[in-house]
Amino acid sequence: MKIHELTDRTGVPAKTIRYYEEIELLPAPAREPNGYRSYTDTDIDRLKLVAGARRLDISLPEIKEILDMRDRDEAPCNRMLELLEEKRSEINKRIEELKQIELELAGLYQLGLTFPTNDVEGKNCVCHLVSES
Amino acid sequence: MKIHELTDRTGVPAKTIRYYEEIELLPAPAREPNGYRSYTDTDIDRLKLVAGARRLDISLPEIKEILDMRDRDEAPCNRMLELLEEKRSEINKRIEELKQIELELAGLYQLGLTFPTNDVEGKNCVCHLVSES
DNA sequence: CTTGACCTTCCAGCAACTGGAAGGTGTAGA
DNA sequence: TCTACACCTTCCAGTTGCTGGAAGGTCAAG
Repeated sequence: MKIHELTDRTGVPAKTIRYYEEIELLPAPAREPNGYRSYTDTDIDRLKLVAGARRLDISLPEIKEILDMRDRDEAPCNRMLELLEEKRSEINKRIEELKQIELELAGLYQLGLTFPTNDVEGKNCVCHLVSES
Repeated sequence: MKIHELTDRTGVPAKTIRYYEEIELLPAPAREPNGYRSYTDTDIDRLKLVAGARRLDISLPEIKEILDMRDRDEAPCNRMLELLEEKRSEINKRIEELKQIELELAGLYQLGLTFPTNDVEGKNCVCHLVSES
């Protein structure tokens, strides 16, 4: 199958597929006589694993590690479980950070409403509050 | 004051200060006879506004917009309030996405635990679950 | 006189793509 | 047969917000 069909079967843009090939996340596929890339069902599986892992915010080097294990006929499942836990904790941390920022934004907004909005150089405006935070 | 003191007064690394100058977020400062950058208290205020806005995940072009308004003696407070609201909604959206991913990660992890971990090519492992998601 | 802490510029790299130019290929319709 | 159009190819550059490092100048202390 050609690259566009692989795109249709996985949802991964052709540009991205070529990029994954360039960084050796996907093997270089066979070529048709005219030079077009020719993919197989194996490529679909591999790319789906990549896409699924990306959706879970797993980095490309980490995905490569998993795929390389599989290529060496080692079972990567334990490593994958580890990664899932790592990502979960990273994401929870990030959520907390964002919640904190959200609180600050909401607070500043409310406070900003009570201030004059035509204050260019003075200190009684939300811009000054932002500098303080 | 020299660049390192500006760093101490604002918490912004010297590298970053030079970068901000390069992208014209900060004005090019006066130079001492030896070529060292020489900053004033005005630069502290401006940089503090930048740093505060960055902490709130406001982008550099948006910060530039605010600063440019101030440079033209227009009051940027209304625009800043708008930005605070935009950012708040973006951040809330991002939090929801991350929560969704967190749920999936937790679910996959639990399910993965019940599967064999030495499955290289078969379908009974967490790697396969990731492909499906 | 040398060590060390500053400062300077410039170039390169990070992550994970994405956009666009310039050109080849294949097919359907007028 | 010509041509429009949708594909495909490669290669280069840009995105965001910095950060690291090389190579070199400056200045004060010991």
